[in-house]
Amino acid sequence: MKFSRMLIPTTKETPNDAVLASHKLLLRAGFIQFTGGSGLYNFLPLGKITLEKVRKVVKEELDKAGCNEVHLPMVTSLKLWEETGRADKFGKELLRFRDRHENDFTLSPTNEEAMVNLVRQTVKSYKQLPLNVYQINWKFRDEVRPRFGLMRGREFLMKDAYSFHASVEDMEREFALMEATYKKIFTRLGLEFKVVEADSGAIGGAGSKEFMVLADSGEDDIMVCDACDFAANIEVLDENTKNCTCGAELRVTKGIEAGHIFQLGTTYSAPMKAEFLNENQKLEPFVMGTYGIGVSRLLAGIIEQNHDEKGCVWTKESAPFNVDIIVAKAKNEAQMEVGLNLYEALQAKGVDVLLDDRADKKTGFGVKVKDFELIGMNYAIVVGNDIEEGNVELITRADLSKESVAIDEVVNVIMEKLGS
RNA sequence: CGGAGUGUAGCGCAGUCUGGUAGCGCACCUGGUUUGGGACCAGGGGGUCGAAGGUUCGAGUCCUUUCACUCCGACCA
Repeated sequence: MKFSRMLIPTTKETPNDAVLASHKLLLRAGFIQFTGGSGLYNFLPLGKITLEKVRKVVKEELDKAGCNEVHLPMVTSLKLWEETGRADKFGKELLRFRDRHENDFTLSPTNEEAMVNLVRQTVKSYKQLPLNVYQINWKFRDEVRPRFGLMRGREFLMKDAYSFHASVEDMEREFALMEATYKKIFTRLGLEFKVVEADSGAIGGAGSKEFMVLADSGEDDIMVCDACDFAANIEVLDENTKNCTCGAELRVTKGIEAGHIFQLGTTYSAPMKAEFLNENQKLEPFVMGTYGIGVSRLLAGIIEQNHDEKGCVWTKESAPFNVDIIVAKAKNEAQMEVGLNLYEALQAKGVDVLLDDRADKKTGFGVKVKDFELIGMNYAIVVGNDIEEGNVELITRADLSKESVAIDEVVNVIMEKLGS
């Protein structure tokens, strides 16, 4: 993409209402835009690209683990919610409305009922199990108090997966597989995180674990052990707990809940009469698990963990572009030609690259560098006066270090850095 | 849902106490000068001052009602 053709409204001023770094920076760098409705944001081009990148990582790892992607309507009939009693239990968080025939509907805040409905209509035998189906789709929760931008919006992108099994043992196997899969996803996204013991809350079920992105601004307090892997949400621990089961002292830290996996059992399948025939020709309710990842919340989490005073610092797999080619003087034909050549060469190698070709008189070199730092792409190649000596400057966003590299070598250098 | 704030140009704000022609910075448009770290000069466009009602010769400003948004708390897969 060329910067001159993209809608990237970066600003110098920080929006008054934003408190968190991720909220401020995503607004300032032009990833998202406030709509005027509480907890509702427009995703501008950069935000949309980043969201798709994170979604892709989630999808790839789930598909590798044998999950099936489907798509459910955002609108579900309230009748499904009444089958499990959650129409009442969820309360005002369900945004309800009626259609022209006076039927009740809700915007989906989660989809246990809808997915059980999908499976009970198609899966009738133990031979079809196990099955893990998921979607990555927009959810709506009429939160009491939306806040912090993408951290707690009313509309948000969530991956919700549901697994169906013939036995508790098999469900526990899948639960472990999902935990391992989530670790791969969070690791690929470059996040520092903890898997913690958690409360199952309104979803119900036996055991659950949360995936916490560690950040001082997190809304959850978690206890972690530095001696072993143990970690738990403070809400599940006895208030007197000060030491880990291994004996070491526990430390309190803050985390952003970006994923949550549950062992559900038959909490939903039993009341909804979602049953299959077992080997003994008897009907049994499916044993279920459910697994969520807040995809749009991850964008906020990545920035909470990776930013500095100049702007965002996206991780390799989350960055909207890996490389920003800054043509210092866009009206200089020789510079623009070198920039274009590098742009095409990197694209040919499959690198996501942005060419800052802006040539208007207000967009000088300083603006381009500031935008690079604010947006937080992984590397910038500055094409400037050095091309007369056959060189360009390579800037690494993470530490803002600069190095002079020969034009002929820079593509290889980038490939090496991105490969590591 | 309790508490505290804020609504004035696309964004950030002043003006409100003490009523009297709607302001500033950024952004935007035109021209010129600049050109490696968010340039400068000159000119220009853009507003039912959140909404409704009231007081007044006159309301952004005073009174009443209402709506929205933000922050703290409670709540929250």
